[in-house]
Amino acid sequence: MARTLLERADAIPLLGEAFRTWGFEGASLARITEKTGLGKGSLYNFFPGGKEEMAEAVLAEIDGWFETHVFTPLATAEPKAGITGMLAATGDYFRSGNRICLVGAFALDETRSRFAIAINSYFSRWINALAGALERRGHARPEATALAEDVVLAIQGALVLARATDDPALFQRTLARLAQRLG
Amino acid sequence: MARTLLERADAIPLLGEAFRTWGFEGASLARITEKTGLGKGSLYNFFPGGKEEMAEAVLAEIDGWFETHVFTPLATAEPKAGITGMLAATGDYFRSGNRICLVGAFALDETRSRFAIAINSYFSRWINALAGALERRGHARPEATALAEDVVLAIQGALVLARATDDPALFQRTLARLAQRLG
DNA sequence: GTCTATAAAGCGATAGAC
DNA sequence: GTCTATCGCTTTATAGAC
Repeated sequence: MARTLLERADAIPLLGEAFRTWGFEGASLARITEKTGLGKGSLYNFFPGGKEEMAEAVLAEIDGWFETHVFTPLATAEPKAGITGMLAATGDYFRSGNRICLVGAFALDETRSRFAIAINSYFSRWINALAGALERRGHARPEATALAEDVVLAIQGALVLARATDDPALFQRTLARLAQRLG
Repeated sequence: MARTLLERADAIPLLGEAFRTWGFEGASLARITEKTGLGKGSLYNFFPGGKEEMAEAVLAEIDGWFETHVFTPLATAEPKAGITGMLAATGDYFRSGNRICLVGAFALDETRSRFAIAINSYFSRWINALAGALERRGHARPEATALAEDVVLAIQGALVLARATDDPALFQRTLARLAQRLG
């Protein structure tokens, strides 16, 4: 069934890379074409809504990945395993600190207004899923929520600092510290 | 001596607002003109190097502000006062969570390559100044460095999450938690 | 389904009048 | 020092050939 060189689904991770590299505004169709190998014809065939639809598809795929590998395990697995799995999945997804969080990046400037619901939902569900697991581990409600917030923001902050100081190891150190704190 | 409606120095905070709102790529000269009230003639008179020089001026001003209000107090004041002052200054500067960190935002995409030295220096000096104060408070070297990293990344992460979830109070809660942790 | 050509608008930057 | 007009280029998006 592979009628095209690249299926729509195959293009989405490459689109994500383009947006991560250049930001939403900076990711021009020329750069997207270069990164994906898809001409404008193919791109508009797959994503009639243009750049905005491409970014929506990327955010939806990210959301799905975290739903599968992070949020659902946190909600359904044994809490300790869910939390350990979250840290491992997070380390993998962000390439041990070599990859930024696109959702966080989109949140910082006016790009946020285009995707506000997806952005808010991603972080809210992450924090809530983690807080739930912490409650099931015996933390009282307010402390569980506070700790969950603290963990998710530490991951985001570590990604910012790792990139800013060109030191991916800072992200890995942070994950290790979080593992201790949650252990 | 106020020969122009707006001096170069007065324009810089407005330029910072424009870059914070739209990002470096998204901040077009049209939007910058709108935000500052300065026409292209005045902008290129003040900043012959164009947008890049405008952003450099903004980063330099941010750097100077933190040098004065955060890094120097951390290095020279009594450690406890320096740390308390840092948290208060940080809360003020980031408007209690209503303002993002432009340096962190620039770090995330390819904008970083234009300003890599300024970005790296800002965060490195912040972490080092804080680690120094913590050492003088009695923390052993490695723990002081780890804690300083943890605090600065928590501030960055809180700014990302506060904006992503449209909840500035999250930033304020984080500062309060850091105050306890450092108290 | 993918290509090239093209449209219309916007971009950063410059020139020259005032 | 600030304005308007304009340059040359890039942008997103579309149209039409294949």
